Amino acid sequence: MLRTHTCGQLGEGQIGETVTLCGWVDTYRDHGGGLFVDLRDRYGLTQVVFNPPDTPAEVIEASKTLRAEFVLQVTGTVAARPEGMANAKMATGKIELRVTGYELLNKSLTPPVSPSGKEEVPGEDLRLKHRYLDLRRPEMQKVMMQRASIIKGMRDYFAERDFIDIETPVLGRSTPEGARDYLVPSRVHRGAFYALPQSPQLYKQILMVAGYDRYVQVARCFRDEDLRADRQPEFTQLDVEMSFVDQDDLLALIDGLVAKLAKEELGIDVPTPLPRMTYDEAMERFGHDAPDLRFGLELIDCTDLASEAEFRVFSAVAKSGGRVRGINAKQGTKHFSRRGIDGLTKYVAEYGARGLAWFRVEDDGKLNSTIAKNFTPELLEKFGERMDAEPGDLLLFVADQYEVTCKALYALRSKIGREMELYDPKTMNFSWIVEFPMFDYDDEAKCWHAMHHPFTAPLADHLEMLETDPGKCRAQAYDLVINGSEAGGGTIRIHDAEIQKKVFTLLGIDEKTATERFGFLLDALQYGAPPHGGIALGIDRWVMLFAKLDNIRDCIAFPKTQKASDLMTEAPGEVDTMQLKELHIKLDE
RNA sequence: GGCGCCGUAGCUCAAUUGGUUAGAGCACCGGACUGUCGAUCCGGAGGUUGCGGGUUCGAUUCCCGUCGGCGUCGCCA
Repeated sequence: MLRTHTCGQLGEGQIGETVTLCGWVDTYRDHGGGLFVDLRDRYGLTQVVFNPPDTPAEVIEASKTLRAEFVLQVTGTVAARPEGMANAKMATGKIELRVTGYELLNKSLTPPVSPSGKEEVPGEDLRLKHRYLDLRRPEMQKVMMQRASIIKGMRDYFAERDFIDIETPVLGRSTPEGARDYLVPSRVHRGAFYALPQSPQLYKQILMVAGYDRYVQVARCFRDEDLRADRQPEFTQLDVEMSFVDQDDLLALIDGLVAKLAKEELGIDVPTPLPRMTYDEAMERFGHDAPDLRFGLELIDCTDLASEAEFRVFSAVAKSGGRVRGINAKQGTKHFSRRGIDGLTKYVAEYGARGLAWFRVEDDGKLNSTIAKNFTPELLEKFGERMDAEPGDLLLFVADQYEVTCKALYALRSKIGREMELYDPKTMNFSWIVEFPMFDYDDEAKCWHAMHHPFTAPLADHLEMLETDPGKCRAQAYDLVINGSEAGGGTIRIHDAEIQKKVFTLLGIDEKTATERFGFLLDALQYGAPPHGGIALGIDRWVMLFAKLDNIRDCIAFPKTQKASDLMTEAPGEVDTMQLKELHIKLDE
């Protein structure tokens, strides 16, 4: 070992000891007669002092060439700092290392991204290009360590409960369900391609058939879709599958994990079982299947009242099967000026809303707006009652098809909640959304799609609806929601060939297609498949939420940019024509 | 693919309605200094204003295109 201690380790207990530290020059302070260096490693900072009489003159002389991010091995004596010189801001601030000699292990160019807190954090493109410097920043190291701790906490939790960690292939076959696949051309099989897994879904079900009744894996997954602040093309799931369990067993298992990690990582007690809400209720009350439950501002239906209004925008929508729903921004008139409301109107337009109807609640309790003349006073009063209107409130309505009111009002609710600071961003909220629809209808293709995946089991008492009313059929599917983010999701799977056949029929997948796409799973299910189900947790998002970060890149060591490139390695890159030839690939142009 | 924001010194930013030689802090280089801790003081160097085109007597500023970063819609079973 080149060192005896780390830079975060020394304290008054080691005073008088001769020690050797290794680390990077965080800052240096040259005083002519001597100099001070704050030496950094991932454990902390220690002040090392090159001063007479402890440090020989020639060592002091040499130390004057030290610069930021040089790598040093320093040996010296741990000493208490002189009277009044302790630094309360440093964990090691009561002591210092009086250097007797040092070895320059390496030099550094002037860093474009400064790992010390001395310069402001540069733009993200530079941070990604010089990721080795960015990752050297204590803030980033803290997140990486927290990520490791969360993953270890998960692994321990499942290991303690007899789960077996089994790896599944990264090179698999493409199944046209779901997201766009990343493809890998086969050299051996001309014209054939592997696909990188969107999740180990089919393998883990096969493992259940194989009798490994408790499976867990930290699995890398790939989806070739456009990126977002909380979405990367490759991401990590904590993948779990169990046999001989029902939905309650699965949820209780994850409840325990949430409680454990919330306690260990954040020091908070999360009561279990976590609250559960059905999908239908979430859509009705919040307009979204992953509502942020840290604040209210719920959606309130006024379709019945709207149908009575002279106001054509309301009545026409109400009478043609649409919905008129609103939210009450409590005391929002102070926060949103007329101009601010115009801004909100533009905002909901991005989500397909054709307009935003609004009322201010005046001091006398009456609703006032440019559109108020289209309503009788009696009707306005009814709206006020329904919306729980009080003086100072701002009522906002969207009239449109149900889906549009959901999207627009969900977005509006999130924006207003954030801007009016209706919740403390530090608080954590965990909950389950359950009973997702089995299918949604594709208007363009005029067919049903599996909402989760085609092996999802319907609720036991919804079996008949597979034939009578697929749109109402609900699934044994559940999502874990943390602070309005989908942090995990899973289902109980179909293990009955008859039900599976019905689902395929409904999805328009004939026997031939089913065999082509996932014949191996259907085969396996015929050889004694146990009842089984599972869940996958988005580890990157967990870390993002636990670390209070606002984007997922900051909790991934080497993330991709919005255009899915790696600025450090410059991946993806072009390849040699020879490589393409071997893969039987010709490019256009 | 659509919409929006951004791009000026190594880094973070500034620059009047479009007007002289594009500035500041930090970093860097040289010097001074025996206790600092974002050390301080003195001096210096550092620019294809992302790139290409246009408007103009004159463009960092206005317009078009393009590249890149971010956010978002579509997309993401």
